[in-house]
Amino acid sequence: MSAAGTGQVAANGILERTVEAIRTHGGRVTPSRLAVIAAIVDSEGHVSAEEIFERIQASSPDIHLSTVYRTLEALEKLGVVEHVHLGHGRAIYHLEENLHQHLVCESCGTIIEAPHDLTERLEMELEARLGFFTRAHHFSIIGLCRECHRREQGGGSTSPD
Amino acid sequence: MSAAGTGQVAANGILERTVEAIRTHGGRVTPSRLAVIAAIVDSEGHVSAEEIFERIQASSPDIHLSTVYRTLEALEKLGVVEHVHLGHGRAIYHLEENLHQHLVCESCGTIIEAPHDLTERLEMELEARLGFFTRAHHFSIIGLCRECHRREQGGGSTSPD
DNA sequence: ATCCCTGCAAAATATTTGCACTGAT
DNA sequence: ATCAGTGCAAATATTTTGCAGGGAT
Repeated sequence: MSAAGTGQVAANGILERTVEAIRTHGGRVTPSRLAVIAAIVDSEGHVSAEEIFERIQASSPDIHLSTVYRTLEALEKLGVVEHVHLGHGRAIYHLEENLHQHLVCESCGTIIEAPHDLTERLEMELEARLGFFTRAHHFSIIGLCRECHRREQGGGSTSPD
Repeated sequence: MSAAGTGQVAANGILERTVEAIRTHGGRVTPSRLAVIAAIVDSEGHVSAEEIFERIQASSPDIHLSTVYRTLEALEKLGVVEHVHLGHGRAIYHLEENLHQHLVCESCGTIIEAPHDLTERLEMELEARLGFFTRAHHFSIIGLCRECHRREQGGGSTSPD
């Protein structure tokens, strides 16, 4: 898909709103930032800083990894993206708009997106009983997907993570 | 009744069972391992590898940090401890027995232990509807504790994690 | 012209690993 | 006597930061 510019879909509105948000906050709209935002919007999923970096490299080889990190930090401060730690290693970034829970299989690494209604009740209870306000979009649940669960039942010691 | 004449508390059973588990698996019971196990049992909470290391330093200054990591890895393989990633930075370790959910405040870092019953229903639903088996003890929920939530409501800086 | 953003390198943080030696069994 | 475990140093992996120059406004 050609991104930035033609058949604008809903997603592209994000790019425009982001650009405006940057300006509103006295920031500067640079090629690097546009590239990072485009990469995230384009991926429409969960991408690590390094994955974003790699995507960008194809078209803009001079954008440095540290710039990606700094841009992500800036975007997070603007509320455009949010990062989540999915266990070991890298954090992944996704659009703040894209509200959902991440279920991470600790065996194969698969990420399942659970509909929000599944966790809504839990969130309300946590709030009512413990005064804890869940940041839904920053909340990942670790466990085993169907296949890995079956495999481990059968008995084999895997245990990565 | 059970325990031999010494004033054994429930927690001490863990140490003994662990020692036995190590032997059963052809491992060796060394001062380093005993120290690490003792430190975890003693802390009865959430400790990072480095915190365990520091606790041990007092009495056994020659135990190296890498030994702590390797011991923790071994203990995890034996099913004695489990580690959880609570967001940025360090992982924390706790006894496998000590089953509970960790609620982590992303602002102040406070860890709240939620009773298991709160999340039981969610776990059942995830299993029934998505075929996802939550590893309860490896599951942390990120959000804001009461105080930080109120403070952020009042307006102010965004922040850490 | 300002000063935010960037490239680059080096630091910081967290964890792992190669190697030779020591100690538990 | 064996070989798992350890100390130590160096390597990894991920993210952050200091500095000086460049580009957006």
